[in-house]
Amino acid sequence: MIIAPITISDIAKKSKVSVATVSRVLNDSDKVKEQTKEKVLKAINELNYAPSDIARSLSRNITNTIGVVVPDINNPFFGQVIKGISSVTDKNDLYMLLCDTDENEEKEMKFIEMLKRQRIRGLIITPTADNDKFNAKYLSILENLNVPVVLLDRDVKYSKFDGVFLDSISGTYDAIECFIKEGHRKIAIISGPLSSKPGRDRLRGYKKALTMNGIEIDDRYIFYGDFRLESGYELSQEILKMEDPPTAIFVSNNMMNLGCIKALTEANVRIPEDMALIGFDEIELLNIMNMDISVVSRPTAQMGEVAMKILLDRLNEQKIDNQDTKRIILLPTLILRGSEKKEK
Amino acid sequence: MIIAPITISDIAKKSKVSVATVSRVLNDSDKVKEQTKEKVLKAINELNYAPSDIARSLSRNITNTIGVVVPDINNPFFGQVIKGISSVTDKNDLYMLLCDTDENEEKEMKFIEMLKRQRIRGLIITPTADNDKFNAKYLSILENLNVPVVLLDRDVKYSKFDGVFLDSISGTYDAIECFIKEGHRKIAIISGPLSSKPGRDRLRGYKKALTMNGIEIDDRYIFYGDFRLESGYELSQEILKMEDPPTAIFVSNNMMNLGCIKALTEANVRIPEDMALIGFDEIELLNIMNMDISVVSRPTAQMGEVAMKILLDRLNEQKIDNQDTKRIILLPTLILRGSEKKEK
DNA sequence: CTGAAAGCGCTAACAG
DNA sequence: CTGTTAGCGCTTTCAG
Repeated sequence: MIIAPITISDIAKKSKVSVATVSRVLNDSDKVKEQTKEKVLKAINELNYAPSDIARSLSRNITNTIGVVVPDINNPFFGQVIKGISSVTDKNDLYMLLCDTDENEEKEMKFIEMLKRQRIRGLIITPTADNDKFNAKYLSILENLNVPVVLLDRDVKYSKFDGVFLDSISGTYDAIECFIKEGHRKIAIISGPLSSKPGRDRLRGYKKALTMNGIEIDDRYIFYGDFRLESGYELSQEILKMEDPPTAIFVSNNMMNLGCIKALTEANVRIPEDMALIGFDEIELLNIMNMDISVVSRPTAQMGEVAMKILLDRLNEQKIDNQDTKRIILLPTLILRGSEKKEK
Repeated sequence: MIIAPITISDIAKKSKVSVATVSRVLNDSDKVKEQTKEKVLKAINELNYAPSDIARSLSRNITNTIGVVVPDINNPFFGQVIKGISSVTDKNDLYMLLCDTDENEEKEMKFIEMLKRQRIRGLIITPTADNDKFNAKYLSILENLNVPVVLLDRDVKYSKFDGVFLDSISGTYDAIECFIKEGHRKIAIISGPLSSKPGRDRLRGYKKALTMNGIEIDDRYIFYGDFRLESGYELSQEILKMEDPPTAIFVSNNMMNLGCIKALTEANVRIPEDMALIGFDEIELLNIMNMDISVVSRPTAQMGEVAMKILLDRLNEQKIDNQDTKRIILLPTLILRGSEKKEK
């Protein structure tokens, strides 16, 4: 069901001017006599004409779309991020080509190739792979795009792309220090996988806080999860079984935090009377349910917004070489709701 | 930072053939001698060439993007829907231009105009406005797109677009009938606004189930909310204060359901011992937290998938006129977890 | 099998 | 102020 859309020359014909003039009123560039302008506008209206962005893109040799690649659109974090990105694109006549990689690296690379063919002007991406191994192929695909790339939340080893990240270290540091100030000494952490930077950083923040406060690091209190709910659940059960259990737990992300809460609830362990708790990332539903859990909270939508603003700056830059990589590191906020308290 | 991307003629030059031949190997149309084909492929590889979809679109006079317009990407429902849509576009070399209207009708119309300029091939949309008043302007904008439109979850009055909807009536009917079979007679409903079709339909299902089972409709048990958490919360408090309270409550959507649970929890009303409960729409977090609440569950991702498949069919259709509107109405599933029980 | 050439719809000099 | 014209990068006849 293809209906030939009407074109600029239809308008030219109908209003008895040249296509150049129509183009001029379309872009209100140069001066066009008010009278002819009206004629043209009238024709446009009557024929219900809308200029083709794709013809325009080809002619100007520049598009107005940007690519956004996320690992899982169902993760509330990315939902918010996209909202933040939209808030900027909307105001700048830019479109968003959205790709959901399902945390699948192959899919991701395919998407990037597709986006290249679409001649996107720039890319905001949260790479699926976030580990130490240097991925030359991946890097070259990204570089071959030849457009500005802004990394979001996850880094790409050895790349010099711009990026917006979160200071996981300081967030965790603050949380642990808060525990300490409350009087806790035996503090456990359910860490993320060390293959991911957020995982590593959160553990680093934990250790740093203990050390800086003169508390010895006790490896028995360090547990390694995989950011999924189940691991938070199982590790918490292990913690509860310890012979010298901690009095406080820090959980490195929202899903594991839910798992932890589930385990504590099932075991009738009260928070914070029997076990203090702080988690990384807000869990909106808990607040709704009146469960007061303290968290390290990230400015999610803001991360998307900032990423898009950086990209926008790049798009407006004149010079080709971007020696100065822009890497913004946002700070999380520690939100205390009482779950960090220590029984007096 | 614009770098002139390399073009088909660069490849032609390098491999010493005409652009036509390059185009042929790109689309493996016609026959190309194996030898020349290899030459071309080699050049493509060496120069890292990716054909421009936008030039191709202009030339073929057809794009490979579809528009997706949703009212709120942060609503888990739409996150799932988009996932469902992607699952189909991914396999068909189609791109998704995503727009989030924030439930703002003006924004929505602007997006549609923008999508028209982008020459999208088709549109999947959940309209912001879903009320009885006939909106001529809106309808004409949508029709002026001149591409197939598939409505998702919300209808547009007097339009003959394809669509994927959910049978709210039967879903609610089943839930209420389930209450009745459990022995409940005094059943309340927290309805959505009657200005929305889902709101109306769910109330209709409620009334129908009572009537069909010989139970008189008691207006005191019908409460009108607005689908937001707060209204569920407040109305539930009202219900608890009634002198002859119901023994069961049906809540018309997930957010109000949360509000209701919050109110019941705060008032120490046990579910289902003191009050039975069934809600519309799954709330994943509740399951995680071991709160067994029965719900009418929608096949969310499937709705997106089906919508996209309908659209795909339209794109592949030959004939211009689509007299036969395709309107698919999916059935929800009643998932029982015990909260519907009646105290013996 | 392959090349030349005419568009696709629009922009952007260049004249006038 | 306005019209003519040459592309933008690719596809697609039409010849050969």
